[in-house]
Amino acid sequence: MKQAKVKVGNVGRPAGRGSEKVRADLIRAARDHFLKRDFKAVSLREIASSAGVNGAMVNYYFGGKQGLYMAMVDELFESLEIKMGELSDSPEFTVADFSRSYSLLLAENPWWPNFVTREILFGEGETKEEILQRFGKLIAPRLLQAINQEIADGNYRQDLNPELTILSLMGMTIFPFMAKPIIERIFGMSIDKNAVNKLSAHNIDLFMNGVVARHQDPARTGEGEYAS
Amino acid sequence: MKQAKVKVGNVGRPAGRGSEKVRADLIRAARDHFLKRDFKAVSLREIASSAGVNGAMVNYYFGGKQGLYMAMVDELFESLEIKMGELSDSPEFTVADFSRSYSLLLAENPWWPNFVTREILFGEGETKEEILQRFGKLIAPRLLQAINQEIADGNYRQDLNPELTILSLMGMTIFPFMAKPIIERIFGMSIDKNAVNKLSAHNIDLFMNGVVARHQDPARTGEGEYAS
DNA sequence: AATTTAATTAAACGATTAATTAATTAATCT
DNA sequence: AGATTAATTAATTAATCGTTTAATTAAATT
Repeated sequence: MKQAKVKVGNVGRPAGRGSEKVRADLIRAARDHFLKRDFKAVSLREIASSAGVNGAMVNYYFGGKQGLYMAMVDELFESLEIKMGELSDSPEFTVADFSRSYSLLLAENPWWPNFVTREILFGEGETKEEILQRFGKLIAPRLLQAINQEIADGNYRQDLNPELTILSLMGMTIFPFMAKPIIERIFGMSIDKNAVNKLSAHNIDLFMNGVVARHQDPARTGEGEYAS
Repeated sequence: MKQAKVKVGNVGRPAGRGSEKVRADLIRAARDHFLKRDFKAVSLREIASSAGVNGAMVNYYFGGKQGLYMAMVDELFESLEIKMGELSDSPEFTVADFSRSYSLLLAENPWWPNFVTREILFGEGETKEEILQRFGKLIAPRLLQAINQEIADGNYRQDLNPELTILSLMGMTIFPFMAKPIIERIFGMSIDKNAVNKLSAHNIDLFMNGVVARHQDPARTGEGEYAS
């Protein structure tokens, strides 16, 4: 006599129309974990559990842990490349624009510098190479062009080394977000939206004028409305 | 009849006077590995093999992997605290001194920003807390005092926010070392001793005077001998 | 309606890990 | 000289990892 069929666990193809839900859930869960902890330190079972599916799904959809990681990286960069494009593709993109818009971008995506830092500093092989490539194309060329333009226009000093100047500007802009935990701890200063605006304005002002007191105050650059 | 005793492998206490060699070798090997790769990504066997001893020695001397790691951290900070003390404990320590001396310190200890970055950004628990504490006491207080002094002396603009100014200076100074691989790749610029001097001079100049062209060139600060 | 394909879980596999234990040898103490 | 202690390796253990396979269920196709 035929046994009555009873479902054993949640095994088997689920009911409902096919969707990309599991795939998307896995990428989201992967992002949640990978942006906080190291690749090796995150287990497949953790990710799968966060996504509410079985670990074998990672293999099914992405071919393995590495595949899932790369798929996540792809998504991250695509969304950022779109935003950076919107922010900086206008022809009259200035250096000050960079500081302002990039600060906002960082405030909205606080995981971004951590992620790039870890990947480039501690990553290995293919992943590191790809991220270096994409990150390199994302910002540096736009900035270099903008600075050369300012020098050519006579707005910036002629004796500036453009590459070193970019480095300084990027450092001023990005470092506070990388060092967020330090800053919050040591200065008791939280990096919220308000602080980001202040910091960005401060950076532009410092970058333009420096810290030295000038008693006749010549040729200020009209960023005064942002001054802290 | 008694068997003739033959040595089996290298088992047993080694000949020679007792020394701290194994302990020191383990810490050195641990540093070589841990500064390049994540805690989880480094195995005890790797470290022990580098040190030329059996993995069980880590347990014997340090009580485990974590113990070895903390012993290594302790050594690192002690050596750095001594150096930073030498560099900045003089009473006439200026902000420009900081940039120069810290750049040199970074050039001589290239692992330092990577290590602090990783620990503070991605570390957890005790280790992170201790490193935050020690790092916080190491630099920020000295710099804050120096900047307040410059403002009080009228050398720096009165409208500067000291905390934000420190952040900018630290960013300019430290970021290039953190982002070394990016920079070398994107700008084709290697960060050797010569480049460090140039960069440090550039940073001081930019920090002091800013980038804006000033046609009457007032009150330059005498850092000209370093200009690139 | 029967068959094939797609999507899912559970279970097991083989590799690797940190840690523990047992065996072994030299140094030191009595 | 004999006993004890210190230092070391080899072998074992228990946990965890990424991956693979088999079983199961629903959807799609014939």
